[in-house]
Amino acid sequence: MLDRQVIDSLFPADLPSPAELEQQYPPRELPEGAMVTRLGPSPTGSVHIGGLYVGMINKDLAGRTGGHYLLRVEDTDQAREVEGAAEQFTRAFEYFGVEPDESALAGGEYGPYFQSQREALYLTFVRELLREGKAYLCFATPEELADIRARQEASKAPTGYYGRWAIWRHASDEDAQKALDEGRPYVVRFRTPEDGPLRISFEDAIRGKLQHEANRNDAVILKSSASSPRLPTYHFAHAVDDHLMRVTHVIRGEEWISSVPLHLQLFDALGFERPTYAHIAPLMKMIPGGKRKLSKRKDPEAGVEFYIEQGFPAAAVQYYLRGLANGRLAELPLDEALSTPLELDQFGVAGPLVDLVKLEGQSADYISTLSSEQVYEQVLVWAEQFDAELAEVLKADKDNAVKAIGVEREGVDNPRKDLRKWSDFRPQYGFFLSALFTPVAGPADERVTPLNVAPEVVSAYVSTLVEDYQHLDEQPEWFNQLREAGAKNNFAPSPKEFKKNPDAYPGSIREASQLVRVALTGSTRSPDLHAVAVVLGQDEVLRRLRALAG
RNA sequence: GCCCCCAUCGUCUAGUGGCCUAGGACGCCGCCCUUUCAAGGCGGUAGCACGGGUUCGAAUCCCGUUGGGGGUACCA
Repeated sequence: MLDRQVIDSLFPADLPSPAELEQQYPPRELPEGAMVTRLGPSPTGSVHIGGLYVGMINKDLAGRTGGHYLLRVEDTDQAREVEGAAEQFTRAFEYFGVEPDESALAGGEYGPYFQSQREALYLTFVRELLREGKAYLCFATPEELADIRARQEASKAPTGYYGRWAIWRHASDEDAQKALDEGRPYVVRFRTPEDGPLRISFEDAIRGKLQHEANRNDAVILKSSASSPRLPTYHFAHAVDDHLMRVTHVIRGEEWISSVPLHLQLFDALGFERPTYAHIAPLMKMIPGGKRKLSKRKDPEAGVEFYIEQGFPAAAVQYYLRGLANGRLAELPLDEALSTPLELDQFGVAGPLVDLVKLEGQSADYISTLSSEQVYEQVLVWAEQFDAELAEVLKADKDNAVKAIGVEREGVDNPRKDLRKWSDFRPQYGFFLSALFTPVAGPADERVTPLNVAPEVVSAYVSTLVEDYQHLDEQPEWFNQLREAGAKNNFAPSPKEFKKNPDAYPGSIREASQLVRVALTGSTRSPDLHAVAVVLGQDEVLRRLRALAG
């Protein structure tokens, strides 16, 4: 083992001691049973929906137990870091209502909340392990490591830095000193306990008892001395940070299960109390013939931006995600589902599929419970970011927009569910706003021709209708005008009549109504025609009808 | 290669040895209502991955196989 002086000379002289850190970050004073949880996103790109999922879970558990949920940016891999990613996290988490209680932005007593700013903390404990002989310097070059790996693969031995392959684990002080004198860069490796068990078992709060082969790899805990700042690997940062931040529950993705044996060794070597672990099943995607993990590279719906750009309300996404976490919540009404606490032992262990059809359905249900005014406000917020033209129109014509949204929404038992997300507004409701609507260009318009009514009949029918058009308040009377105009132009009074004798009529009241619908809305699908006409107003109704007459 | 996690209708799931002829929700399909769509009403489709055990009895426990996912980095 290297002399203490040699070891200390590798570190800044003003490093705090572990005892000082213990004092600086004392155990939290929280109610009994309070969970302190965290999310550790790494700023290597946009937030993955899985990150939001795990964050939501962490926040929920902490919040309802009177604990704290903190966000710690895990930026120890500076090579992969993406500019502005951390800011993007903040916006995304804010949108979905999973703001942390503690973070660089929100503040907190247990920071800093960027790992890149915690260098001194890590170095303190690295130095401590070195002094105790629980870690050592490793001067192996990338080439040597690659060579070791190649030989292990060739001989079918498990790959890794262990046993006889761990050349610097057993190196003499003289050799280490010599390498140091030569100025060779080094990493610090954890010295795996020699007398540990071959297998270990631990308790996972979701999965129960888990068994695993013990770790025997001398993992790197501090990255190359050639870089600055000197940053730890994830594993070491996890131990130091979650201890110092007094995290009680480490709730993270399933991909970390294999690392738990190492993490446990690290906590033990550092003399830290072990946290409770809970490993969440990964979100999957349906592909032909099976499912696979949602991939940020391949799947647009893997990134949270997708949901923001499409305009899914945060509450709907929360609702959906909570349903994936605890399946029973998916059958509860939204309000109840959002306020029912998540329970770790009710989490599914198999990776659920992200089903956009279901999300859209739940989202439509949610939006249908909103008032016209609320929908208007939220569509506007969305449009201001993603559809500038729509935003302008909405602001210029607010009264009409709100009235339009209110059609078959206000004062009815079953509000329409035609808005699944804010980006649906333009295709579903755009026709209400004259600025967004292009009247049909006569009977030959491509929106009209699929109705299969002869152009001259179309013109004649619409002309009849326009002639004595009355902008009546009562739906039945108003609709009667369409019937009467139809009768005058030989349309069958009912689809059944028409079906019985198709050659006798140009169509039925159904086709006649559809002509009016297309004229007024540009589409064969719309809310109740009379309600549409009322919002449009007499002048606009006539203008659009005349456009169809050609 | 080695290690680990997982496996009930298309999806989310209920199910912890007899209450299971496997229940619900969503989706899908059909019908009804109807001027379209939505909504609503009614009905329907569809599942314990496979093979061995254990047991009087297995979706449920054990072993194996298959399949999917993950780990095996100075990525997180």
